Amino acid sequence: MHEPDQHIIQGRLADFEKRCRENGLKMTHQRLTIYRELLSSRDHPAVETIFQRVRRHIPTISIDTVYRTLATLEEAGMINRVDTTEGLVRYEADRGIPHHHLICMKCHQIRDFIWDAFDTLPRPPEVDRWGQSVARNVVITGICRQCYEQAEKK
Amino acid sequence: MHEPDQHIIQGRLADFEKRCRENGLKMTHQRLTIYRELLSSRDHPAVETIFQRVRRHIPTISIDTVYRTLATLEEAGMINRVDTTEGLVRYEADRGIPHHHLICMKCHQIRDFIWDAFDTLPRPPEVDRWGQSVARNVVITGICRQCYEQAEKK
DNA sequence: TTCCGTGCAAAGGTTTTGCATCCTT
DNA sequence: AAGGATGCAAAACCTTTGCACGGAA
Repeated sequence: MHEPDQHIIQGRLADFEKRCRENGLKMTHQRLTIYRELLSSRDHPAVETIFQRVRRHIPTISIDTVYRTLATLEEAGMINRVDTTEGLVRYEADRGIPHHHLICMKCHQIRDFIWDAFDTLPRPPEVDRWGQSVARNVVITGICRQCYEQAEKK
Repeated sequence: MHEPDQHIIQGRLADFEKRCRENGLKMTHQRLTIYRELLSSRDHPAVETIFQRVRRHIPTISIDTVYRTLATLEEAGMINRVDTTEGLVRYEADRGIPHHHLICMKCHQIRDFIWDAFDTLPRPPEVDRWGQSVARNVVITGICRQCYEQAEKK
């Protein structure tokens, strides 16, 4: 499916132990499994979804471990929270590739897209006056094809 | 403070009754007060904050009315949810002016900024293939001046 | 008068926290 | 052996819902 992805995923997984050490984190089965799960997810899952997926590998895991682990990995810069208007938190693994999000207002699915023309746009001076920017992302909101074709049928 | 704002606010308030009628909504004291409060707020408040502010004018209002009203006004297109990674919902009144958001990762304050160069950028073809886009916004995340100056002192 | 909108209360859903135990280091 | 990480349970927090009453049209 995602050919170039496999390469990135392998690399990140290989570095996981090192990156844990750098951040003073113990390398536990739970952490590795949660991280691996998120690396191979492309749907920006909410915590509950991650919990369900990880549970297939570690049936005894508890949801608060998932919460704590996600917070830890986020602090270490290995995963990111995703902007939504939903009132719940979603995550994605950091793959080191700038990208942006298409969000369907109806089904709430989120898809990545690349936008070089945006990435190379110089930032407005007002931003520098405001503070130190760390990341900049575009969020495009709308109705995905699947949802509006379904709506037309009715 | 915001000279051009006052003009917009007056205009939107004057149209409020009309826009309610158009959407089949009754014009109640609560709705008007919540809408007016949001129009004059520039901090993208969360529901609880809006509740506190409206309560100064209507002490008997209940928070579920605030939730319901915000949902109603959003459906009518008069206010918008704001993208965040916080796991709670924030709102802003729709002023009809395209703008973008600066979000401080530390204090979670959100500030608007204008970015014409972005607004006029043609969208990538992938977006059209995905579906019908309704809005596009930039979110720049970082540390605001106030927060990092405070951190340096220590 | 007719319904929509509100307030109250309770429930539902999401996230955080305290503590004893387990497991990396 | 030591201290961070986990699991369990409970609490805290945020949001939604059912119902009866009140108020706008």
